[in-house]
Amino acid sequence: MSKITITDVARKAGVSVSTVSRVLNDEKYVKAEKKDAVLQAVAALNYKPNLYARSLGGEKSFLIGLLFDDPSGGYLSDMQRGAMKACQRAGYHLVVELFNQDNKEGIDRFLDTLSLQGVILAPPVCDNPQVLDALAKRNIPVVRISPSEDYEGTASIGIDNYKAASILVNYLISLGHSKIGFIKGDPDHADAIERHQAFTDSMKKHSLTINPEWTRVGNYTFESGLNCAIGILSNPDRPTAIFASNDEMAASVITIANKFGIRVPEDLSIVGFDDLAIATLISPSLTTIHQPVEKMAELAVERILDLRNSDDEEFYEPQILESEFVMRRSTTNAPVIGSK
Amino acid sequence: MSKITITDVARKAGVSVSTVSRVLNDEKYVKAEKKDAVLQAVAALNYKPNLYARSLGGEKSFLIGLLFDDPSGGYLSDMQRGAMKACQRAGYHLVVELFNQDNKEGIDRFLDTLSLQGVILAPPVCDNPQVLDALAKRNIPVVRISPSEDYEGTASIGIDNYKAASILVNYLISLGHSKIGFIKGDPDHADAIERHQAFTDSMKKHSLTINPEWTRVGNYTFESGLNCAIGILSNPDRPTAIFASNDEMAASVITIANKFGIRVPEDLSIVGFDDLAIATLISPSLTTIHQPVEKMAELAVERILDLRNSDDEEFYEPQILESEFVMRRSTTNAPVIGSK
DNA sequence: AAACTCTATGAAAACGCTTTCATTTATGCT
DNA sequence: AGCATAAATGAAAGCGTTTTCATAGAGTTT
Repeated sequence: MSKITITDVARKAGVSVSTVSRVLNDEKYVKAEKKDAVLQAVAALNYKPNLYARSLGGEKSFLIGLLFDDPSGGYLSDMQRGAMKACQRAGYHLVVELFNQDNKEGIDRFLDTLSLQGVILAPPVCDNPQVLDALAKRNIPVVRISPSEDYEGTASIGIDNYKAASILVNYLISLGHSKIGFIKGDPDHADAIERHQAFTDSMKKHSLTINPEWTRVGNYTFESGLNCAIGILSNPDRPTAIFASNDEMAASVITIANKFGIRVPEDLSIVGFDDLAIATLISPSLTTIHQPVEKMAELAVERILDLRNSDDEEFYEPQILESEFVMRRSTTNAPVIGSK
Repeated sequence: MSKITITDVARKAGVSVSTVSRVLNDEKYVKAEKKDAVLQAVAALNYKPNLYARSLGGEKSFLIGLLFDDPSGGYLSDMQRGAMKACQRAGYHLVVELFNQDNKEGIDRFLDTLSLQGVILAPPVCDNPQVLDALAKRNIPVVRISPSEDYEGTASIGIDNYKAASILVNYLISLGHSKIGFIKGDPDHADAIERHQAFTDSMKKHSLTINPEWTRVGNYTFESGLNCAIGILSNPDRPTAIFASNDEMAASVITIANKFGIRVPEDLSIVGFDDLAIATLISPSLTTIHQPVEKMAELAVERILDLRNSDDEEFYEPQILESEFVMRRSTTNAPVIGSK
């Protein structure tokens, strides 16, 4: 079967090409009966409009970009799933691209040749000024997922890190823990700072002292977590709970605890953050905070699409979603002092 | 700055539009000097050809599709990275799409409106006859990654599961293990069958008996692995090593072993398969087989692009890559009988 | 040196839509 | 009833490329 074009549909429906186009784009000023006729013809011929022609003629592109540094982060699959679903619903498609420091060329082409409807930025590239500038210059709508910093003229979707971290700390305290260690994330990320701030504030609020020996700075990787955990746990005086700023580092703590013969959670409670896949693959499973990344990406796509109709200023309003506290097996009551 | 078109370039270079197009597409029959002039003009104007116009005019599309069922599998991020890199190098872009059983509509549109240069199919959707038929009907080049079954008229890239599994088993045997358990993957997948076959063959070759009590069938998920591990390890007579058909199920075995107070690897050696992220996040880290998924995806893209030039029949030749045996901490010599 | 075959180039016709512009037909208001 | 305005429609002009077609010049072969 040869390609079916809009002309075929027009002929079959007994209207002009323009009318068919109008129906396809859901414009007003089309009589209901003609609209029906067109729709019927479309269905009968199984007509699929050519995306390239549509893009070339009009100014939409039906493509949304998703840009990331490194696709290995566990949350990315969730994010991407959300974005794909939302695109699918709207008849759009998701083009993914890797940001390489060394391949500035690639992303230029990505932005210049594709004339994307909008771009979604995953962390940590969502905070890369180079990328943000490139987008700003081209005037492409941008939605940033879980950004660390603010950036003029972009939309953002995230959670309240401070609040979520506070919940974790308060939970540990409610279990009777008073000797609590903390492993900080990459200090370049605002979220790491917020989580840390929540920790110190909550401790202070409960009049608990923070032992500097039990506070270490990692960079969100498993390896960095190992060092932090060793540093904290090789102390003769050990905390009874550790707040790791993400799940990977929490996994490191479990690994080291095992190695040191420290039982988790009986001797040591551990909380993570993010609820990545490891959180349930590891033993014991992690008490952590679940970020609705899939939802975030869905919303990101929707915001870009909404922009088409109502190019409101509200697009730029940062959006904060609720995170979810997930209680699993890595936490329990503080061991009773001097017991056993 | 207003959009720069091919006409601008032509004017600047003092040639016709056709010539510019020829240079852009690297066609022959263009004098070196003119070609230089064009290239220079392109650089000077920072001209980026409009992808939609190119696609509409010609028959290429500069887009390659990547289709998967479920983006949560750990290997997907690697795969996608490989595909993105290869696309970037070639000036192509990667469009990702989720295959939903319930959203047949979505993939139809994916295939019909985008006129993709080719489609890469990740497992397990690479074995979905519905999808394969849809692609065949549209005559779109298909490359399948790690497929289970053969399918006429598609290219495929995979590893030799039998060989890789044999290496694992032989390694365990070489460590002195003779009591080896096996957790099979989803029996619907050919790779699960091949890995199992390698196990039985290797055992037989070394005159070792296979204890049916120690052989369980899972479905590649962590949960299914838990049940299998419990089944095997609650036996009074326990194996000293277990071959889990993938890393997730190997992780389950470690979890259960911990719970049962069985030391890994001192009392029980464990091997996995795939070398997903968990393999190194878990403690002890897993001895396993690394599949070069990233490489596979790169090759997949390249094969699709090659097809443009030399539309050879060799495209359909299945491609088998070398896998890599990765020795980590989850395996050690078999415990000496009656020792301690 | 006539008759061919390549090589090189530009003009103009597609490609399949959207959008502007002009025109006709309906509706609302005095 | 008459005029202004809004609704509905089609013809035709883009959109920015690629590709076909036509043509001219440069080598080759007889």
